[in-house]
Amino acid sequence: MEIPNIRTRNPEATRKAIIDAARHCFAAGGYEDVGVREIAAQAGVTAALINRYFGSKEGLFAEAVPPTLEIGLFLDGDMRRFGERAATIMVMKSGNGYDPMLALLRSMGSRIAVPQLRAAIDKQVVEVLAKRLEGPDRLMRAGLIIAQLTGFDVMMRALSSAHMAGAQMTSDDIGRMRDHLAKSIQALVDNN
Amino acid sequence: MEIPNIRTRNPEATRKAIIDAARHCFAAGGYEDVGVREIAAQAGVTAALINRYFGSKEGLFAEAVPPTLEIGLFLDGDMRRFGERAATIMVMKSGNGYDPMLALLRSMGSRIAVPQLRAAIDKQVVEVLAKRLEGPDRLMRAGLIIAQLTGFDVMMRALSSAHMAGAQMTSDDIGRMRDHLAKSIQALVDNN
DNA sequence: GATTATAGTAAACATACGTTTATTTATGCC
DNA sequence: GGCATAAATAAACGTATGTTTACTATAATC
Repeated sequence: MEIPNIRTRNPEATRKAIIDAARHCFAAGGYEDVGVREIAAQAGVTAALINRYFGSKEGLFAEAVPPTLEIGLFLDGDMRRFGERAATIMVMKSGNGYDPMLALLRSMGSRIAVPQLRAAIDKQVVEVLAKRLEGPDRLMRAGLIIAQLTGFDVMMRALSSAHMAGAQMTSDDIGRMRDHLAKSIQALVDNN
Repeated sequence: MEIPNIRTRNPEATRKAIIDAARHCFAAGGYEDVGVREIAAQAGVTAALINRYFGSKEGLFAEAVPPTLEIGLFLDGDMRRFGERAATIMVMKSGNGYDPMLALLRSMGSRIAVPQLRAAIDKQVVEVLAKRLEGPDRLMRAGLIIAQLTGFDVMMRALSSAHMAGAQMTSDDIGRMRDHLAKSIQALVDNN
């Protein structure tokens, strides 16, 4: 049996550990709210390594968050059932694991991070979704669909509104929430 | 002709000037991104006055932003045309003037500000809207409607996505965007 | 096994932060 | 008009920030 890799002098693993820690932290606190020492501590290294590997805090953010903004999972299937599929994914998202959309929302208050985030969501999310739509105003409608998903994450995860994420929500409630959301999303996909 | 009121020793006016400056700044930068000196400078005072009048930066935020989160304007009329009315308001919002929703979005990355914002949006927005809805799941559907409006502000104002807020958008484009948005919102109001 | 390159740390850096204290300046009252 | 009160400032406080420098320790090379 192999001895697990206790990271010693492994640049690649260190780099990955820093990026993973950054993603976790930026999903919890936003660009300006989390410090490099907090990220470094979570990665088990010193803060100086962030500058060694990524040049700056801004450089780390650019490598950690924007590249993960993507919508591939939502597009895997028939677009006539996009709303149902997207709504299911949205309500199923667990608190565990890194959520790029949450990281975006948390850093919307940073004048440094916003330009990076705008470029990423336009090119990697909206424009990719628009290609799967039919009819007029595809980019605009894609933007509105992403707006809908984004707004759901705002209420559900970033703010965790008591009326959507409260502990009193039953699985029946969640099922009905999914159906309401699906219907509203599909109205933008169908365009009729 | 009267000499304009160069504010000298007017506590009420000073307090108001600080709050106005804070609202403007927090709509542009988020709780952690804007410093008390920036707010004070915009109000034409020294940073120490913020502590004198509001105790702390957190106290100023609590007085400036959460109380302004309200939805009254959207509810003035027949709920069968809520979507149309809300969509019109959303696309018409000008860049000028203070927008409480934008301030909320910009401060979603602050672990200090989020609890205040959650309480305000639940009590002053979602629950107020829910009282005007009919049918089942009123609080939940109200939350989803607010999510939709919120998401629109994320894309349109906080990120200013090129596909929704770009300079190339014609007034015809904006009109069609309003119609798409109205339809998607009304689907949550009608619940059929 | 000594040497060289480099991953990693520790500590200092300069600056910015929110806040507090001491002081100045203007207003209202008798 | 002189005195008390309060508004506003100026400057310092302690701390936290992102970054840089100097140093240590590990791993590979010959």
